[in-house]
Amino acid sequence: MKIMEVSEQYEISTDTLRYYERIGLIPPVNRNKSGIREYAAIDIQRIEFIKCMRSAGLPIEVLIEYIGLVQQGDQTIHARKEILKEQRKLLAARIKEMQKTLDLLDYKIAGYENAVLKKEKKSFK
Amino acid sequence: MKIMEVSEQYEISTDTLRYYERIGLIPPVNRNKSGIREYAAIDIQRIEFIKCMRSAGLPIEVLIEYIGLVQQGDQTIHARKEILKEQRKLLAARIKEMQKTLDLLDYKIAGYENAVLKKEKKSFK
DNA sequence: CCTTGACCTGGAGTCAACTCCAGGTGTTAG
DNA sequence: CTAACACCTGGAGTTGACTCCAGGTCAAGG
Repeated sequence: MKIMEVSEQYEISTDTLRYYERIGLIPPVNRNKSGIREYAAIDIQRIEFIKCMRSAGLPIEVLIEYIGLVQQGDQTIHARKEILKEQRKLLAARIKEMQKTLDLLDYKIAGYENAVLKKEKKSFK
Repeated sequence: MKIMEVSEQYEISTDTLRYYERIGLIPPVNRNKSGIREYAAIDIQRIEFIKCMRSAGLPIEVLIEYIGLVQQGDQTIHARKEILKEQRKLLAARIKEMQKTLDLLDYKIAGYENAVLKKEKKSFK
């Protein structure tokens, strides 16, 4: 798969894909004889993972660290688990915050529905 | 309430509080005779609201627009409701994404627990 | 052969949201 | 009276995560 196809399939710009590779978030993708990236299954897997994590706001730096540990093999399993657990905790907290905000929004929206109703009633008086 | 107290109570830096005022997110706070901000109940209410919305990632620009409409009085109720509904929709979508990521993290963490168990078993062979 | 189009690189630019700073003022404690 | 402090302002700097660009390579079609 060439970079453009990956970009379209996962809705990540080609610039961003190359950027991820530059900063070491994705290990170097293999190239064909003329230097063009050929994304293999393993690269796609990584991209899917990164897309998911990034969409939830996990920082790139943490992901770089995690993926670095993955590359280093089995002796890093414990450290990797700790990173994921930490991020899971932070993410759960953020979701809770957002849920609270969602509730407040619903409350306010309901208030406005009400205000509109009252206004309409008044105009019928 | 002076700026420092507000800052401590709501965990927002004094710089950020002044910044919010500068960009028009908070309407100008009244000052005492020597030019120092004296936050009134209404200001505090606004800050609480903003803190909640910002913690969920609502963009400052949208909040400025919303608060501007609030200042303009009742004829903007419909527009305000629409803004909140739009933001509610976006927020719900983000929460859903994050929930998916949370599930994936749980799945991966469980995988690592497993890996550790296997390793321990092996070492007892 | 030459143009077109997808790809390449390194580096600079952008954006949102702060955060920091220098230089200055007013109030209070010793 | 003066030193320490919390406050003020306008403007510059920072951070994270892209995004854009100039200038160049290469393969394929007309």
